[in-house]
Amino acid sequence: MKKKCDYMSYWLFKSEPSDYSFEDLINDKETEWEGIRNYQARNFIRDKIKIGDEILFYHSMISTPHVVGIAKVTSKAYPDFFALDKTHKYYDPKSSEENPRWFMVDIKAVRKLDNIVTLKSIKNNKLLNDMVLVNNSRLSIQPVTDEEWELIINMSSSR
DNA sequence: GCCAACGTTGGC
DNA sequence: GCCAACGTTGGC
Repeated sequence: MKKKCDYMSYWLFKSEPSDYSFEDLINDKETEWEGIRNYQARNFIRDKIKIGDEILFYHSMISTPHVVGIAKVTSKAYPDFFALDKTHKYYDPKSSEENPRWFMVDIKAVRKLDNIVTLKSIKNNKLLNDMVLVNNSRLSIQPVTDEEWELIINMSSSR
């Protein structure tokens, strides 16, 4: 498998399917990825994630956590305006319009994987031992290397 | 529901 | 700047 262009990057985004599933993204076609309230994840969004980057969409907080589909970044980072909304659960009094603390991007669905790739199968694959997913399970937005991407896509299509 | 692994907050 | 206490995430 060949990358579409040399400077694109791969990421993994987590979501609780009861909150927002890959099916929801397919139905919506495109969505705002709001609510990131972790500085490491924020820095990825603000500084690294670019239009055209591709995303492994991961379902967490379920009995069999898994990668379910591929999505793509469709916007540059912009301030997460939910942080300014006092009535919203993502409100953060320390963020302001002049000095936004949190950022978001838009993403769209690309395709569902032929087969899901479970966390268990990822953990069982020695070649994926260094994945952030394996070593820092709490990070909800994380970088994926070219090699990791290719392995997971292969795992999703083999049976 | 439990707990490990991180993050955040605030006193000093 | 350190660290204790608390909060959150997410796998199991």
